[in-house]
Amino acid sequence: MAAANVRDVAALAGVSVGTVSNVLNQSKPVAPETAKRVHEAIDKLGFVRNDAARQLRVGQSRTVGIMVLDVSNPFFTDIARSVEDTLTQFNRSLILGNSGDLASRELAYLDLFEEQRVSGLLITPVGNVLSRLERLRDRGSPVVLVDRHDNARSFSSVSVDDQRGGYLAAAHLADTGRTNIAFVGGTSQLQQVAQRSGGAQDALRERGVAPLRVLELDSMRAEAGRIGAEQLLALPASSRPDAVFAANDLIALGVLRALTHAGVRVPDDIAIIGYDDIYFAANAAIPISSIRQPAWEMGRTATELLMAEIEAPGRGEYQHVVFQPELIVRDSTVRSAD
Amino acid sequence: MAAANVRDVAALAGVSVGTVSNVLNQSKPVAPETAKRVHEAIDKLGFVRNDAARQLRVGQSRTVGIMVLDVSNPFFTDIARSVEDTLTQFNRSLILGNSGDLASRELAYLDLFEEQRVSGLLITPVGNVLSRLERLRDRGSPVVLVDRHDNARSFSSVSVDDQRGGYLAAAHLADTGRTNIAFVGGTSQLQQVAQRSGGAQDALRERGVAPLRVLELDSMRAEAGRIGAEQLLALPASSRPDAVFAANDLIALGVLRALTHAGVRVPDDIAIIGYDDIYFAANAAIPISSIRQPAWEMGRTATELLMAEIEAPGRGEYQHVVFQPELIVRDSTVRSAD
DNA sequence: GAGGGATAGTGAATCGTTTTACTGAGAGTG
DNA sequence: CACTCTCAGTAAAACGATTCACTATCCCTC
Repeated sequence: MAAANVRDVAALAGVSVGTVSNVLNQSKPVAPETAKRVHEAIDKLGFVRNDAARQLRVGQSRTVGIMVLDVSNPFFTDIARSVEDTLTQFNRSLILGNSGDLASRELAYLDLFEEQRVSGLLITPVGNVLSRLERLRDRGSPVVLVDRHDNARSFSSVSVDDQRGGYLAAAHLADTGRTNIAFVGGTSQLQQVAQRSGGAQDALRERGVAPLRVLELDSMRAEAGRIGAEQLLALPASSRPDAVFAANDLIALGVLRALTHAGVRVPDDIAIIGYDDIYFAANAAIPISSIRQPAWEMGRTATELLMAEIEAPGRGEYQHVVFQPELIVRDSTVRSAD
Repeated sequence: MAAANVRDVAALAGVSVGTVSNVLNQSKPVAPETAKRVHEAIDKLGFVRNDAARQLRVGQSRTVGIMVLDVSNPFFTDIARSVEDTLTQFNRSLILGNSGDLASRELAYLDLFEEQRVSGLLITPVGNVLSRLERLRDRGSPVVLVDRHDNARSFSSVSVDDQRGGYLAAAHLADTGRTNIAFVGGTSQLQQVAQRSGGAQDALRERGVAPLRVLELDSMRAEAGRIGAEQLLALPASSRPDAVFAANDLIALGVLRALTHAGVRVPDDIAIIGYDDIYFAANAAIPISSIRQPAWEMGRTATELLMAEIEAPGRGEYQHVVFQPELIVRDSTVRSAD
């Protein structure tokens, strides 16, 4: 009844446990005839390797951890799928953690990853966890930051130039005649948010347009967009903005829904531009202009950087790949001549 | 340099390793004064429990596996988040696998879960894996089927009455005057797909409407919807359907996009109804009618069933919870008087 | 004051792999 | 022929936690 172990397999195949291990891991040559007997024994007993024992001996697991800000945001699931795809080429598997923007959850997952001795970690950090990540790295689990540039330069990172992305968004709004622009986003604690609004401010300053009115909310989900939109609608008509730059597309969708629900015409009364260029924003009630980020390439590149560190550890040389964002114009900012 | 282990902690605290373990797991009472010394030693050494060793000894991990059909489908990420939420109450964590509709990936993940000796598994199966699941169960990892009814009655399951859901969708289309209805879905190998189209056929037969024209595609994503729509558009005008029932909302979105792109008016020329009621379908260019499934409750219930089996194993009594779907009518099927 | 509980703590055995140092048996070489 | 070299395979020692059978106090009770 108890699950078979290597000893049982060895006994049935008439070899030693060491030989079974060699067959399993191809670590040393085994005569074809012997290997065949071992495989037959494995099949007969339904043997499945106990990964805990293996890990204990080897000191490291074969899984990589990834921690994302929000699994319900398609941008992050795209990254995760890309990572998963790339990892299968390296014959490793992925365990996904969802911090949901919460520092407490992030810490709980870091504990888990550390206890599991993951072979590496991809993370978009929320809280102040750099020292935790350094410990992880020093103990043999390399870390690569995703969608976040490492200023301290003690980790490799893959990011998008968020400053530039913010600049592109605001420049587009200003250049199409908008003069009173609101930024609706999550907390500026998030580097991405701070940089996007910062880049936008730059664009407006250059153009002599009034600075952004910044609405900070406590989440990056559609619901936050609804709340933000309602705050804007509560303003006196005279100071109501004529454009909204949302920190991501989910927020943009929430804003769009709340505004149209209140009878505001988009883009005529208020233009909306989002960030991430997710499929659903492109297919929203009014297709939303957005700043595209190359999720697929980011996932692949991050995984490759991580695997390089895993396979050749202790180099202490960290790479920083920065992708360029791209402005995608749709109906939500410009009356279409379509 | 090497990471500290219980022995180091014990030495520093001046106690035995057994006591350290008791502090860690609260398995036996420890004097407060002693516990304090142990905790100090843990902090000083930065000790983190090696989960592999723990698991090896205990024979089971504290993580639960979940295997979903498609992480980029919000319906499944909603379920996953709900499961994650519920599990934290039980102090366990979640490892998420994405089969992406592919039987080969599903098998690879099952291998992983089995090697890891997960304490339980939630799965929406793709391929023919029931015997694998039975083995998993017999070896101490209970399995609960999600979004799929177990006909063999050898697992607990949480599902939605897909037959009824299909019935509701088709009945709605027929009752609003549609007479030539196409079903655009993934492979009928998927139980959900087969039952949804089956239920729809029932509704049409009852009403004396022509049977569904079924388009089977190889995926359940938006791209499949686009392909399906193009096949419909290629039909002679005389036999072109006046309504589409999509197997899920992602497909419905793809269909909607392709149809409007081709100049077809929705719902005037062709009505569209989806399935799942995801947020993005409700906020699509034309808000899409859909069949709502209670993702959050499904995740919670499935987790509770699983935990019951984990905590009181070997009962051999399996429960089958079936939720009722709900028709949500939006603009894509009925001209709105709004 | 002997017996009987509690209460804290000990230390060796154990889980199932991988790995390392060895052992033989043939084969090739000077 | 003595020797080194491969090639296959063996047996035992790790890895680091948990647990189980004990021991040592201390306190209470009859």
